[in-house]
Amino acid sequence: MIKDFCPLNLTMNLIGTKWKPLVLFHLLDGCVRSGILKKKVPDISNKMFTQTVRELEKDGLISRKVFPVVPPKVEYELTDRGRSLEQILRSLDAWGKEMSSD
Amino acid sequence: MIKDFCPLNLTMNLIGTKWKPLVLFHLLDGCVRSGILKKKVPDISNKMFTQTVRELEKDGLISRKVFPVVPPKVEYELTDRGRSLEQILRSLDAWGKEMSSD
DNA sequence: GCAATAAGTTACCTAAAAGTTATATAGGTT
DNA sequence: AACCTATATAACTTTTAGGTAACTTATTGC
Repeated sequence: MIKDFCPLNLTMNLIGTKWKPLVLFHLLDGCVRSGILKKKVPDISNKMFTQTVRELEKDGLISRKVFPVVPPKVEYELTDRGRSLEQILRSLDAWGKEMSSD
Repeated sequence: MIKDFCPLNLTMNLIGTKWKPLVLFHLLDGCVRSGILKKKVPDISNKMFTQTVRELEKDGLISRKVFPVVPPKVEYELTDRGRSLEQILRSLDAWGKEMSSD
């Protein structure tokens, strides 16, 4: 009865961190180059950015495309699974907007 | 242009932790006694539970009702602001359910 | 032949999050 | 009079998150 497992746990394990929703949100616009994406996320450090996109990739929420050029060129894009979060991400953003107007 | 502030940041500051969405989710059913609520959240420690509900209360997402009896009796309930997260919380849960079936 | 470039990686360190254990409370039940 | 109860709080430790700075690469442009 009590302590029943709820799928929300799974969701939180996948995207329940400070940075992941922000990175995903900024990918909603489409394919973005690494450096651009990083700059869109306020105050994320080099290390956390890399770590975050690596985990999102591992979990199949984004894809990473590497171009074998110098200097390096890398692009990130939402996968289908990642895109399935669109409505939720936009709702979270909209909710924050409401809060700030109250 | 870049590093533009997005309201999602606000949202993440309010509920972007491991436990907060889970606590809020289990309050969707209505007013719940402290001990019951705690047991509904899998594996949350005593300390994190207290800390989490304190912050949610401070941010006006839940209310705390204390009954002056011994042993203590405390009930938690969503505020209007907390209830405004219902659709999002249910979406997050539903998303986790989809993931586990793939 | 030297600097600048984009996208990292590595090593090191600090700060924040979280867990663990012990303790308080005061009335009712044994 | 000792014990149980529910809801915490406090002190302490461990774990994880996060930050900083230095380094790598190979080509282009000076």
